Amino acid sequence: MKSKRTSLQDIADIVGMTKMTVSRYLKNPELVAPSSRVQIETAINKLGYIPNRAPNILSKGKSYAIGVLFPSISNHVFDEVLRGIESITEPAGYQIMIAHYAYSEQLEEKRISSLLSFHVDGLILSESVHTQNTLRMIQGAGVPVTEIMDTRTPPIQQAVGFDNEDAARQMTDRLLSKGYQNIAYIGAKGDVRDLARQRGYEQALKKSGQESIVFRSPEFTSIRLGSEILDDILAIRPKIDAAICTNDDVAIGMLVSCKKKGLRIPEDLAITGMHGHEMGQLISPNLASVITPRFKIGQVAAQQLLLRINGASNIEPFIDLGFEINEGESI
Amino acid sequence: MKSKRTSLQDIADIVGMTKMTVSRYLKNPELVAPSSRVQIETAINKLGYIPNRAPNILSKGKSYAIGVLFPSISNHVFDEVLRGIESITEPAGYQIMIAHYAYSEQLEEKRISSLLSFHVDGLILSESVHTQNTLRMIQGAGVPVTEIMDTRTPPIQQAVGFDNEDAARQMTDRLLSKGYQNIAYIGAKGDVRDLARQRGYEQALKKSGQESIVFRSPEFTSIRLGSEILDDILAIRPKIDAAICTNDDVAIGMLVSCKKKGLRIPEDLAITGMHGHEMGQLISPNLASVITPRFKIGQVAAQQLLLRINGASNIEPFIDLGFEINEGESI
DNA sequence: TTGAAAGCGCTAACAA
DNA sequence: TTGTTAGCGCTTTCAA
Repeated sequence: MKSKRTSLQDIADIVGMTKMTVSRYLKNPELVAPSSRVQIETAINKLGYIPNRAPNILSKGKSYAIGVLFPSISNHVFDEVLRGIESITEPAGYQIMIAHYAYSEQLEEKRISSLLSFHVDGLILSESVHTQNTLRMIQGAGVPVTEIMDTRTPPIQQAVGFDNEDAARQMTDRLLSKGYQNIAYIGAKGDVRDLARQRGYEQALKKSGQESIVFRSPEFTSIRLGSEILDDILAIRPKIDAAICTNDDVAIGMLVSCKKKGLRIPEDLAITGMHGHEMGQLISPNLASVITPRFKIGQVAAQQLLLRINGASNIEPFIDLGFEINEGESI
Repeated sequence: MKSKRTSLQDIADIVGMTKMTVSRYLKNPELVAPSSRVQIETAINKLGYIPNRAPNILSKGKSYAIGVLFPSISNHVFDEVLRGIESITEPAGYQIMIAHYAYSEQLEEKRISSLLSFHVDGLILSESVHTQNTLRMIQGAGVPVTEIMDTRTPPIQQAVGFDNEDAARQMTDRLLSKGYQNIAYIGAKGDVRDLARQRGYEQALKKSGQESIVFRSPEFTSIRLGSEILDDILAIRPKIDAAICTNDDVAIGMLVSCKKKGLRIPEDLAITGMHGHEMGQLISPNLASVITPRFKIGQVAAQQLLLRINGASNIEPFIDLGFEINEGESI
């Protein structure tokens, strides 16, 4: 049970050759005598050899792994992004190492440090704000980095995403054009994207002459959060007739709460979300939402990163993949 | 920009010492002359040094990383499990490397091979069935493995979870005792746990003399799937009065569809889920579900694994952490 | 308080 | 067709 891991040498010893021949067999079997091949194959099958990447990482300085950081793995936004990333990395023979950091800059720093200590060849980050230390580490490691989701904040090297501010502005304009008079913005423990959305909302309202009404919870977004804050909001501002939620989870929570209270949507309260998740499209009424190109974001981010890992230097600093507005039935 | 990664030697060169002194400073600063410390510190801050784990992995055969495999990162079941795992690994100084395999044995094999090639010190797997190759690799690597969720299938070394068969049996018994007469089981692209649940359901029905009615979709579970299959099920078996769904996602989808169609829950159709997710407790009516100790499962799995990584040999092969039934309002 | 040497597992380059 | 050598970056051990 405690036997140590099989090495090339172990195999070589069994078949009476040097590890070099075994190594050759693994990479270019045709360079090894057919009779030897059989012996080596047999020995490997018996011992269960697993290649060890450490020596290669050490001598080539390349791991064929890329690090992917998500704020939270329970946030459905990132499922699709991950699928997009893998659609590129998998065929290219790159491993991805996923880590998450609960929206904390400090944890992000720790995770990045850890990923870099395993010598990842590149990083995909989901945040646009980082600690000083993080920036220094990335600099020191000399690896390419792509930041996703946000195309507003100046990136470390490159950003792939969409314009959160514009998305919220357009959604707010829709509500205004439909005649809503008291539109609130519902934020949560705010990352920069949430804040960008709030800005977009505020600008649209300002242009129309309406007063902005912002609620911001210190909690992470969740369906539960959305369902709990409805009462608070109505207590403070009973007259609001529309709520722009920072994302679909919060919006769905509010929507569920409204139904429980007997509020009609959108007659009594219009609700909008962000990202266009499955759940929002299944419930009734369908949730109005900004449909974001999450798969594409992952795909393009990975493509760009691989290009740069392989030496490309003509970096486009911002790649904006746009979004669509789905009015659903909730506005 | 393309400058290569900073090494201890780079720092040593700047301060005019050997890398050995720099290495000492990093591990035991008190062994280094105060004047040297300042110089080294300055150089490190300037260059952004990141320790390189590869040499240590190479010479010690230990990475202080453990591999965690989930079938899907969009399955909410595993959020809590992950938090449980991290509650143990984080303070113990172990890194976790997350990977997912879309419920495919082949992909699982690939992921395990990759994780092992990075020399992870142990593995937490979410599946109880594996390819021959997977078993051989794990054998060859000589790393401890803990399989989670299922305590029915004989584990490679150790299983931590709950009894899916018993959970479904107990839930079925509840429905029977409430007088339901046509209880169906709704499965999906079935892993062994899904199949274990079906067995539990069938046994309970058999004991009561009722006929079992099983629907099984070839798709992965999702809210959408649940919402789409309701019509099919009612078309084939219009008389069913209760549906035991393989998990909460499917159950929530069915529930949403029922509401759209104007079916009353539980009067026209009773619905039950599995795992007790947040969403099920927020919607109306509250979803009946088996509440599983997911955080605890992660915690115990990680504890056991670390113990074994550090040499413990008294392995309890099955650790059953139980479950609770929440009747909610949907039965 | 600092340094020198050796070695972890593998493969590129060269040799036989 | 197979073998030998050297070296990737770091730490352990021994020496100064």
